[in-house]
Amino acid sequence: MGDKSLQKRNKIVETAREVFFRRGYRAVTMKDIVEACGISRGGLYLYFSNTKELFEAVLEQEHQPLPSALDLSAAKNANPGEILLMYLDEQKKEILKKKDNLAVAVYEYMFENKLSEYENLAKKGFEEQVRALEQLIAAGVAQEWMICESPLEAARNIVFTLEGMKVTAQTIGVSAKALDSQIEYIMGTLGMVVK
Amino acid sequence: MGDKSLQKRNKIVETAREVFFRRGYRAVTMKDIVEACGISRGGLYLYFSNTKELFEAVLEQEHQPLPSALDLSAAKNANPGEILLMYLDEQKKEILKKKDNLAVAVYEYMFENKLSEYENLAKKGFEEQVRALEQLIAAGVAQEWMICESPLEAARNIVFTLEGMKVTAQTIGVSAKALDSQIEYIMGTLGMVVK
Amino acid sequence: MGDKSLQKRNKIVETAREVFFRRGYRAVTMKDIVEACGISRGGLYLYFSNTKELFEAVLEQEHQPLPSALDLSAAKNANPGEILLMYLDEQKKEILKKKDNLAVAVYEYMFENKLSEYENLAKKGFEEQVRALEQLIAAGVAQEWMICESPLEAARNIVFTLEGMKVTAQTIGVSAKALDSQIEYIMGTLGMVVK
Amino acid sequence: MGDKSLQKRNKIVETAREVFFRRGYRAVTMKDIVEACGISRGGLYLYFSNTKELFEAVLEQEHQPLPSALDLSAAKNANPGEILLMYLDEQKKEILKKKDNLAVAVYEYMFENKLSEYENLAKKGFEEQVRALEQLIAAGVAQEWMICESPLEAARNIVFTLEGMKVTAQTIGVSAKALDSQIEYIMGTLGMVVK
DNA sequence: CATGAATGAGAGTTCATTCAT
DNA sequence: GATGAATGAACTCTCATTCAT
Repeated sequence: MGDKSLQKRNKIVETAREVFFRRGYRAVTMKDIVEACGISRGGLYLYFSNTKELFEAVLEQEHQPLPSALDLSAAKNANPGEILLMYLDEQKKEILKKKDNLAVAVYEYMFENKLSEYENLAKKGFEEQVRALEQLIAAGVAQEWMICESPLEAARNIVFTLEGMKVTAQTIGVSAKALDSQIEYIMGTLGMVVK
Repeated sequence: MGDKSLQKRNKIVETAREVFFRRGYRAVTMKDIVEACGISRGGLYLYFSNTKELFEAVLEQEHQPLPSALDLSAAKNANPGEILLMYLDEQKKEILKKKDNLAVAVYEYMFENKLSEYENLAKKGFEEQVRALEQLIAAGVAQEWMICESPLEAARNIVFTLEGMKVTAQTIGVSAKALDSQIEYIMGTLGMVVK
Repeated sequence: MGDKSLQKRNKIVETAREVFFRRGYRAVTMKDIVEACGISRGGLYLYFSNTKELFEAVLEQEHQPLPSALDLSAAKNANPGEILLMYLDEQKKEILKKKDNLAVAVYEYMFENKLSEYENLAKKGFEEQVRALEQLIAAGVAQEWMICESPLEAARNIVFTLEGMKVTAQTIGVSAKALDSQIEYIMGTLGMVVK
Repeated sequence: MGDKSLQKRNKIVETAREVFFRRGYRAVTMKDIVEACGISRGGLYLYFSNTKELFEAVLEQEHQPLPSALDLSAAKNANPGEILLMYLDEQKKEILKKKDNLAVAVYEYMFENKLSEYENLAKKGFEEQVRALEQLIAAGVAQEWMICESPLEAARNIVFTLEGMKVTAQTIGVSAKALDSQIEYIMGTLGMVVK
């Protein structure tokens, strides 16, 4: 694929993201994309054969830069509690940000493609998140900042809670205040106090 | 509507439930229902005008019997900790049961109808669940079975966690073991030990 | 058909008239009639098999009392000019009356059933109208109230003009004033002056 | 729209004209057009969204060439009486010509779309026709070929009469002879004699 | 007679997908 | 590569008509 082609492909993916964000996954048609992109019907097919392919391309592009606060754990000389707090705060922002509404499309996609590669990707993502949190909490315990008998389950609990918040935000909604209280509570269960 | 009509309506709703369970919400067409029910095209329209109406009828039927363990709190002379455990166990079973896969359809429905009456229903359900758990935990604390500074946030945390488990079960899956460990962890955060 | 049946039939026809008046002929469905009458689907079919039959029944009922001013020519001792004027005035009112909007349905019916009995009925009606007017004008000429070389063509001209007004009223509309001026003009062509 | 598209569009309009001519306006379905044109279902929708749009396209095409004898009034050195006669003759031919049966569809369309733009178009057409005739008659009077006190009403009368003839032709029918006699009569009312 | 549930044909409409240019 | 006209399958929805009760 030439340079120009790649550029066009990227433009399609970006526009498609916008569409998926607005309409979810299942409701989007190739026609929608064509119209949003202002390209020809046949033109789109040169790059993507269906909305699934397109959405997967969107997800790929999406996942490129995912620099979570967790990755920075080593680089900074903050203590584990502070890092955790930063991470939860970052997640809170994601949940509240309208941008994350691609979440709806992602859910729909995952519901429809239960056995897809994306599932595995998501699974891996889930597990990595758990592992990172587990290590963080373990470190926190070792350094006596935190109290926790089972860092693994605590980590899983945080991930489940975040997932629950995310989906609740997309359906019945959540307030920033509710999220703040939850963060405080989670910190509390680990024996930490949010100032 | 005569008795027979009502019977037929119920049969349609039941069959529709099956279809929504298998295919989710968005993918289902009136034609699918017609074929699944073995009735005529026009026949279905006598009862429901579109899949939204049908799905709402399914939800209504669904919500009729919601005998959660929480309702039984007063009737039994079990202690709060035991009641909570029973409740979490019941939820675990729901999550693992294939039957609950209607969850996917419910999510899709909620994503599509963000401002529907169902949203309010769901909101109310969420809040009721939180309130019931809060009271349970408060009682547990009062009776010195549990340790918890903020029963409200603890209750919310449990509901978010359950929601997170539910959606995770529908996407990347969860094992019974993972759920058990989480239950144990949650009990632990409240100062209780699962035997 | 029993007395009660006849009563019901009449009620259907009356209601149907209302419907045809509102919607024209072609747009009306059996369902419309059923709903307007508040009877059962099968019930309607007991009396009429389709909208054509129904509309013909409406027309029949409609034509029962058609006491035009022309019929009264003998009974009154008015002069022919006055009678003509009365007739034209009556027609004017018919044209302006919303009630006559059944005209649209009649046109549609006639367009669709070019060779129907109604056509002959209408033809007869047309010719009778022409004949009556012709005699009236001839009498007017004989009594030296009017000037006209060809009473037959004058009569036909009036009927065509009225028909033209009627259809114009149903499409682009006509004002009462325009009709008045035309009446005056027609009288003028017959050598008469409208005071 | 490319050249070829335009060609196809024109072909559709022409075929549609044929269909409307045969079946009127209301009875025509998109399917009828599709079948008459021998194109695909979706293909037709590329050009027209419904029969109303299609019919309006037919009308537009229809109105392109409307070279009435009246327009030629200046160009020819015929006298007003001769021009009027030519015009009425032309109208007679239109009325008798099968081609003008699109009249039925036009009436149906106007009945259904009482307040449409076409109404205004038709209204304008009506008024233009009246004005042209009025000027012609006024000229005839000025040049002492005709006798008429109110050229405006005379003009309106002619238009109403023609409209009446047109609709009568479409319903109960008119003979060429009847039309001829009427023309002669109309000329007579203006003080002219048809040789 | 009367009812109204049920049927199924058919109209309208939208899109994924192809293909000649 | 790119275009967009064209196709046809699939879906929604409405009614005329029948028929068991």
